[in-house]
Amino acid sequence: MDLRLETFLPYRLNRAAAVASKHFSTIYRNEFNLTVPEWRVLATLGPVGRASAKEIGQHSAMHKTKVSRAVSSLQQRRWVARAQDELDRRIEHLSLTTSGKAAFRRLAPKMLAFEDDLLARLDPAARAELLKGLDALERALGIPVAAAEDKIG
Amino acid sequence: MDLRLETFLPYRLNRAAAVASKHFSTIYRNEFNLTVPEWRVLATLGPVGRASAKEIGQHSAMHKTKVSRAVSSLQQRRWVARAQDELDRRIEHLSLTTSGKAAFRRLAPKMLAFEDDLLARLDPAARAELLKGLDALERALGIPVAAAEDKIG
DNA sequence: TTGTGATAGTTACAGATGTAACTATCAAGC
DNA sequence: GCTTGATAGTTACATCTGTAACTATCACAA
Repeated sequence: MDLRLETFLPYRLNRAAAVASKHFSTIYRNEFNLTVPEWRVLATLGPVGRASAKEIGQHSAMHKTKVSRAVSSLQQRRWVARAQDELDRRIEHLSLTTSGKAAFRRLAPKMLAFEDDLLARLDPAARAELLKGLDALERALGIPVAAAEDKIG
Repeated sequence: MDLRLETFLPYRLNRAAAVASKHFSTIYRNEFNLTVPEWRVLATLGPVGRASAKEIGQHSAMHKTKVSRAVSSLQQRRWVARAQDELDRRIEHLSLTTSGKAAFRRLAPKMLAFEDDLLARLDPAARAELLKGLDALERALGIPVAAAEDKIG
């Protein structure tokens, strides 16, 4: 009966994720008053250029209602534009507007710098272990791993 | 400008934590219809025996209102008992009742078995890397590490 | 062409959450 | 004894979230 929360894997993951997320979200909340789902939509559309709401949901692991709300809020900001698919009018192709792209370009380096700062606090060996361990964990959890998804669709 | 969500650490942590949490919570939800905060209170009180609401919050990284609600719901179930501190009447010492302990004893082995199953899907090297990487990450994030907290207070 | 089932996306509703304000208690200084 | 400020815990309120139901569209077959 030696279940202690501090050594229990799912709890440790949740706690680390919550603390990290809190730090990182400070950046885009202070800068642009973005919520987590909004930032994720931005960070998904930024690199890939164009995607449907469903694709964003799959790619960012968000529920479709979350995506829907984040998208319409970003659309009101004029950061995201909708374009109906010619052949299938159920589908809306989403993309960043000029100001959306500008916001992403301003945010991305700060986010990456913050990530570097965090990783720099681990010694190189631990850093490599963490990343390799995460790779393996993602596979064990059935999460599609980065290498497998060069394209979003 | 190569920020991709799939390789961005805080996002990966959040996604892995969410997927793992979803799997694990199925157990205590199916068995006892427990919520995540309720399970955490149970899993905190189980090993340590007795703690205040504040201590539970610090130990399990939950907001005090979350703890408050989880505790009162567990109290209604008669799984948690309150006892006022003799000297400081603001403090309530919480502990598991007999049925609370029984529930924890029934749940803990299943949770640990599920954790073993997950870790068994990683090869031994990756498993060690993940755990060591997590240790280092927790230190980098300023999270108190397991070894440092034999006692809860 | 018309019906059946599936899919993309939105919305109503109920439950969960955090912020801020609240009660009650304590400690320290005067 | 009183104030003042801090602390443990609860609660009101506004916000966020997921489930389920909804609209609109499509594919396919009879």
